[in-house]
Amino acid sequence: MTKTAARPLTRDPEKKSRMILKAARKEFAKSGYDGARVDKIAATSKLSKGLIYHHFQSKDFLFQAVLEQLYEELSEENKALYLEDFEPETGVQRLIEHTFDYFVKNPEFIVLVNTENLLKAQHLKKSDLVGKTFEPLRASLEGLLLKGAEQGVFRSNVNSTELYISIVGLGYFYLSNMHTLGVVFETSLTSPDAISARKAHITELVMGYLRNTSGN
Amino acid sequence: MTKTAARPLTRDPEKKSRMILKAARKEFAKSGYDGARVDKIAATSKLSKGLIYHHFQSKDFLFQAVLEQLYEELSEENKALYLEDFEPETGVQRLIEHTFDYFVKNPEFIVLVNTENLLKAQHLKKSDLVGKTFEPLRASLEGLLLKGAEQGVFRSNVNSTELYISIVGLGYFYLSNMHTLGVVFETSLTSPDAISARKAHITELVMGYLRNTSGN
Amino acid sequence: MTKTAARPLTRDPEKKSRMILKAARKEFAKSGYDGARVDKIAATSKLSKGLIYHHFQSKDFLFQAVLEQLYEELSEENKALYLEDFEPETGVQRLIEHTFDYFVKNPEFIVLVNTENLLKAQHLKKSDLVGKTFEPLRASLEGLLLKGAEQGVFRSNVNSTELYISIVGLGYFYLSNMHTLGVVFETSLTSPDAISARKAHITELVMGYLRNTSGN
Amino acid sequence: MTKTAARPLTRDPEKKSRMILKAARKEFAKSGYDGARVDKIAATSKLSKGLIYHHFQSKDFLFQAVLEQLYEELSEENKALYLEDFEPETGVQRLIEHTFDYFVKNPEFIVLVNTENLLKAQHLKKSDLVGKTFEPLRASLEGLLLKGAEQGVFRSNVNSTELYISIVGLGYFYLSNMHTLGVVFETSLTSPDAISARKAHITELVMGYLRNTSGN
DNA sequence: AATGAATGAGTTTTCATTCAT
DNA sequence: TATGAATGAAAACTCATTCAT
Repeated sequence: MTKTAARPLTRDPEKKSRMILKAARKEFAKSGYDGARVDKIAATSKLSKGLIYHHFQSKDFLFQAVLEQLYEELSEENKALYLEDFEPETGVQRLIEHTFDYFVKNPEFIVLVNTENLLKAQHLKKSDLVGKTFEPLRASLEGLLLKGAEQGVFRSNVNSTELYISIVGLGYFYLSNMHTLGVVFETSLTSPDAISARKAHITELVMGYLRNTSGN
Repeated sequence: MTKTAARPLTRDPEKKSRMILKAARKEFAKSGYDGARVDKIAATSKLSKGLIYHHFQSKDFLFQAVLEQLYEELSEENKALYLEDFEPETGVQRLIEHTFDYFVKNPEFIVLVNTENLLKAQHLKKSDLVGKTFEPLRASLEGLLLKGAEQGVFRSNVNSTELYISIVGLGYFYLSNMHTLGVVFETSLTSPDAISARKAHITELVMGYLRNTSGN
Repeated sequence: MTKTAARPLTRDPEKKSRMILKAARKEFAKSGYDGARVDKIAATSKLSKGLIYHHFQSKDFLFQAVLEQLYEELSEENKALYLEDFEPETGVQRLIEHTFDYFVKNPEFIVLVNTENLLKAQHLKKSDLVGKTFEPLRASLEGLLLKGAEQGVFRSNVNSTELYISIVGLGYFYLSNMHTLGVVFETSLTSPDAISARKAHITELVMGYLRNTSGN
Repeated sequence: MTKTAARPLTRDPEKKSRMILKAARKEFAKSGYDGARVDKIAATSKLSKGLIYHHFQSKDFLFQAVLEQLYEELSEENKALYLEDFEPETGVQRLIEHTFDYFVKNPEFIVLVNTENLLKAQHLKKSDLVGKTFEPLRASLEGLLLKGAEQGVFRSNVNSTELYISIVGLGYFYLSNMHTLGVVFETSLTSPDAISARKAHITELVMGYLRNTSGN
């Protein structure tokens, strides 16, 4: 009978750690790195500031932990796509739609990643946990592109990294820059209809490009 | 020779206002809104903090002025494109390349716009000066798309607003997210070669899509 | 044909001086000495800050000028009472009522005098213009008291200075402390009815005291 | 001997809170609300500015706390008068003298209340702690007035609220306006003799009024 | 006489972090 | 582990006053 397995701890450091992380993600997503307040994170998590520092050492490490969790979740999600099991056209379309949907469902992702880019990825660079997050997906995409070219349904010589960045960027930019774009185009880009239309446009753009075999 | 034309003014409020704006743009671009320091702006411009407040009332209004100047410059630049004077394919390609080049040449633009999006465009919304900045360009693009479709060189029924957002986003996202993408792809995206390759990819993607007339 | 008498000056320093003084009185009355803003005075008077300093040297001297004008006005007002011309009872009642009415009609007086007391009368002490403002009135009151005692309608041996301070204080305190008294008594003391009642009470108190000749 | 009772606490938040309050009262009394400096309060209490804000949130709340303590003390003091136990004349005289003495012994009271009146009682109005501070005393006074009228030693139909305000005001005004009155009467009102004389005058005035039963 | 740009010392307030308990 | 009191350095902003024009 081991100590660790036994009693449901009333002092449960790991649970509290997760609560802090949850509150921190919310606060960093709402206000950016410099705008975020450790006091607010303590208040939201209903835990003390001292405990935050006990578990995470500093605001910087806390933000790093938030990013690590964020990329970890994305990585898990991507694993479940099984792109290899699909035909080229279905597979690529699945990737496009899933990518877009993921951003729509996880709006914090975009804000947090933008925040980290403002900071020149200084936290991500220090992280041992965040590695080639997109590599599996890029590899799968490359497989689909090659198979599609062989089958004559896709143009050939398409750089999979560039294309993957495009697939991500076409959705990410729209969602990330909604607020300013809304002002300079004087239309709301936030309605469900506008978002659906965007998704359709991205799919059409990428698939239309790939299917144009005259590019060979 | 009049008095006003002669003597180099020791008091030149407008010039000082511009100097403040220049220093502010640099500081906001470097550190974001919350990270920016009014003290730093004063030091950089070699003017007193009091004068900054005398001319701009608050950090918020100062940031708003920076954004207004930013969009004004973009607007001026876009005017000089004369897309209407070109054939459809050349015109669209010109737009794609110019847009990408503009972001490369003005890296502050992206950081500042991202910062404003983090703040949900609160400053831009308050601005009377920033209006439909992209409307002229969108209209020109629409003209090119219609003419191209008529001539049979472009597919038809392409939404010009969506396409324009895509043209912007494909470059913007790459440059804006370089730092994190560099980590998760473990390649440098900042080299001149990588940047040229990106520009070529975007052009190919958009033009490839448009030229695929089987989409009709 | 003298210079000074002739043309209606477009540059009219004295008029501007008066405008500054008027705006200053309003601002000091609203916010006290430390709370008052020279900028606000400039804005209200629609004149420049530089001009305020040109005419009044400093915030301190400006406040002193406001106080001098204030006491000058009170002095003028008091002259017009002609207490000596009245019978003792009528005269004293006239003084009581006039004093109270003056405070009601000039609410700025009380706030400004309180402000100066908070500053231990440092401006008034420096002033050459403000002298024995209340002396004529005190002397008149003394005359009435003596005559009244002789006639047997007033008690004798009443100290005119103390009584005068009481006559002033009974109204002044009520009006000056209305706000806090309103809270600790939980009634409004600001209504016209409440103010009339107060005036009646003061009159009754003082006259009732004086008429009680058994005090001799 | 328990742990809590023994050791002299190095961290004693409540004590520090009281020390801040004490220093704040002194500073606000010396300089008024706008003239008071949080820096000075920190220096006087030998505690950090941050701690002041930790305990009191803002300068406004700090001033409110000072006022609450002030009225609380007054309330405690008044409770100890037991006016009900005295005969009408003795009781009223006791009230008059005690009220005057209280102001003489607590000169900060007058300055702080004047300051709050300059601010239109904005802090007191927000306070839940400061209620009908004078109600018990007013009620006791009313009892004495009725009993005195019954016994034929006092005039009848005297409004207890008005009379109480008069009793307070006759002393308060003198002490509050000493500095300006000293200038306009060109006598010192601050000497112990002058103060005794004032107290005697107030007593004579109020008692003389009440005893004049011909007012019925 | 008149303006308002310009300053610098100071003012309230904030906040990441530390530390006693 | 856990709390929240405590700090100090720095943040945004203010304001009486001066000064060039």
